[in-house]
Amino acid sequence: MEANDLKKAGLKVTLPRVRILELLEQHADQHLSAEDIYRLLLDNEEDIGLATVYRVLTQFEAAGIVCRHQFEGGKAVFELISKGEHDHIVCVKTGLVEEFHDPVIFERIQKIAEEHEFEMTDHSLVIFGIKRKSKA
Amino acid sequence: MEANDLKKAGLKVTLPRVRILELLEQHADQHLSAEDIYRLLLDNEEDIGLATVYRVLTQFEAAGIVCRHQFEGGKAVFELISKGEHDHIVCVKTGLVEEFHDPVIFERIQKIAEEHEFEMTDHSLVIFGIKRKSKA
DNA sequence: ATTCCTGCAAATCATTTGCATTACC
DNA sequence: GGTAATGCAAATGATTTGCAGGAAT
Repeated sequence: MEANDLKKAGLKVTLPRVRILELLEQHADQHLSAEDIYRLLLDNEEDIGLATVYRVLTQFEAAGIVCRHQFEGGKAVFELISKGEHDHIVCVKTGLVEEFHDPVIFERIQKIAEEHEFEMTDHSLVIFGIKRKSKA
Repeated sequence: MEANDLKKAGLKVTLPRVRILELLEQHADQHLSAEDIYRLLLDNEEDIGLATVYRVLTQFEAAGIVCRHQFEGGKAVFELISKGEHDHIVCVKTGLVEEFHDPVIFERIQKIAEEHEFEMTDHSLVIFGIKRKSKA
């Protein structure tokens, strides 16, 4: 019951919010843009406006439910935070996104923040490249 | 003589391009947005349109003269590439940007790209945080 | 002279916002 | 029933583009 997640976040349980949360869970392996979500909702016969999708996503971000990435090419993409801390490696040809987590890098990042006298709040690491064809 | 840099990049040596390149060199310690550059040009009595600034910056990026960052908050910022590889740590309160280079991180990044079978072309690492007041 | 470049204004794209209506508790 | 959320359309902000006139080789 994800209605509880919404309540806990101080958000009224409304149809748009529930549907969007469901979609994010169903597509937990992907990184969806506001427009992607809007299209998926339309496909599901849901009559939810694009503006609402943006509003809900922004609220979810503030509530710590999703996190927003900028990657490249205009549109921001979103994913559930519940998946845990990780960074991304994206293919500049296909747009394919894979995830990774490297403790060594994370440790160094903390150290660097420390050295620069920053209270670290967050970080963003994206590796760009071209995925090699797997030699079948 | 930066005119040569332009010629080498296959770009005709024109006043806007020279002026913008000069500005970037004069402000090599900063990260300027297209609008910042436009304003600086106006201050210098140069009559150069904002559209041209965008066009020139895009060409410079394609030519490998500058690199574009997205940091946070709408506008992209640019800096000369000649300064060498480095990443950024930015203060979410003040917008202050500092730079760093960490060989350990870089090495790990290469390794991760390798593990994921990516031909790495680039990476982006930004640490966000709040700069501590230096205790004077 | 020819081709590439520029300035301006209008166009585009992603995202946000005002406001009347509607849905939750 | 009252307040907060939604949908639509219009507004915004950053960046791009079409086109007529101008500069560089």
